[in-house]
Amino acid sequence: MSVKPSLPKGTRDMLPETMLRREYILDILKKVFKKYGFAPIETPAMENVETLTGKYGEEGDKLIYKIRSNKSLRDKLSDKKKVALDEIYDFWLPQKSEMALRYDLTVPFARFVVQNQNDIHFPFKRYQIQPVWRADRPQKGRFREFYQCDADAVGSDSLLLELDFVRIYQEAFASLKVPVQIKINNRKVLAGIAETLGISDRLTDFTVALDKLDKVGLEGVKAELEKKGFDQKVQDGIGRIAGLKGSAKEILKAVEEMISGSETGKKGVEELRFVLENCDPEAPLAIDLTLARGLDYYTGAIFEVVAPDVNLGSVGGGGRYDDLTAIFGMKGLSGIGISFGLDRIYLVMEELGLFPDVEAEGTEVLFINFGDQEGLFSLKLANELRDLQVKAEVYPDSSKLRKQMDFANKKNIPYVVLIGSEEMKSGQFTVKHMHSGEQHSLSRIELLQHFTENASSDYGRH
RNA sequence: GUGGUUGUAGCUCAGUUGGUUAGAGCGCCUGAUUGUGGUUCAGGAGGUCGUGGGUUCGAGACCCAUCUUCCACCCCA
Repeated sequence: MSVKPSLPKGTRDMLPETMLRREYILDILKKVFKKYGFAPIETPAMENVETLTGKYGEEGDKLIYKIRSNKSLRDKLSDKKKVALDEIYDFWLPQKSEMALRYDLTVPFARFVVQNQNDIHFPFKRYQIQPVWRADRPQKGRFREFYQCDADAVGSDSLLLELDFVRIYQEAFASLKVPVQIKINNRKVLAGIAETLGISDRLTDFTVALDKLDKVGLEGVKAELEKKGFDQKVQDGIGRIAGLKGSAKEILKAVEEMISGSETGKKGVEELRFVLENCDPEAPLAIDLTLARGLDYYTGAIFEVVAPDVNLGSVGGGGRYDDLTAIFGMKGLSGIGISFGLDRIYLVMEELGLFPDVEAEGTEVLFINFGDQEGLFSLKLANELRDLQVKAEVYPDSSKLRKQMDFANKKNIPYVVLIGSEEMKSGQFTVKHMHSGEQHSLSRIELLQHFTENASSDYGRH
């Protein structure tokens, strides 16, 4: 009996063409990460649930994919009890959930740092490119399985790292030719504002509402605050922040005055000022006081990258977390990191037509298979070409010529070599150029020369 | 989690107010052409109409449930 093929909601297959494009993006990201001193690591797809829960805020926790244990509690009961239980419940699913799929790469990384602290050197800088899973409802640019490309540094609270990360964003997106805006804010500033308004205990509710400013407008934000029980004073405060205009310098000055009573807030303003003053003046970096970011663990700078030309969520995000490792028992270790959303970057690049031609990466020459002897003979010649870095393959079966030629066409292979019994005897092999239809009879040496000297430059012009 | 939307051949889609045997294009297979492809021509295979119920003499079409697709909200990469 056959099963209708289908995929779990929010997951996708990746075809070769897609993968080649994804690898194009990944190659650029890896190159940039390495250039700034980050080394690769990986962590398991699953973690113990306790590792993940409580780190992502209320909403985030709901989206963590729990893995049900195979061991059902029911199985541990005696038959008599099972019967009794089945009478009460139609179905039985209270398996203990011991593991969960990773929700992001940052929290597993914090766990990794603590657990492997004896084998790494601080400040530790790693990059990590792996899928993460979220039990979200899929929509445009949103999947249940998607790749994050993270770079993080732990073990230093130096603001030089903030500058590095801004530049990494700038450089990576410039290499990809994706126009972006990098938004920056600072949790300390948000905390300072909350402190000034006397609502420090409700920072998250406050920032979540503030974050929606550009979407629902000032009145919308005020309405949400009202609904959540914030008084008029808070709503007025938001109004003042929303009303701030001018250069980054002027905005910072105004905020500084507004929250002058908060030491934390002042520190945040200083940090923001440092980053803005010392980064590349050409960097597409802009201060955005409404930027909040939902993840609970951020404590300092926070970043978000958007592609203004495409109506999609953010393509990147990150920030500083002063004590994420503390929950795993290692205190006083500040970290900072950023993430690139591979799948969204792909969608943006696709929409903007930014992918280079990926065809040229395919096979350069296909050997037609005329039979067992001929196929084996061809394979040896193909191997000689492979040793010379020429992408070559032999059609594995001695199928009809039509089918083999068709295969070459479909895969966009520019050359085929035909070696039948005649050619084997004479040592003169037929090389055919598929686009022009031209064919020549070449000796082994001539053939090797042809593909090492001409083929790559030849290809692409037709 | 809330609201909407979608599902018919491998793919993209037609299918009238419910009415005989569900169609097209592309793709696939075979042949014209036993060792020369793209074009052309002739023929062929392929469908539990997402799934399960229901209404009806009769359902691809109507109703309910469920899964899936896409979109918006929430939130996020």
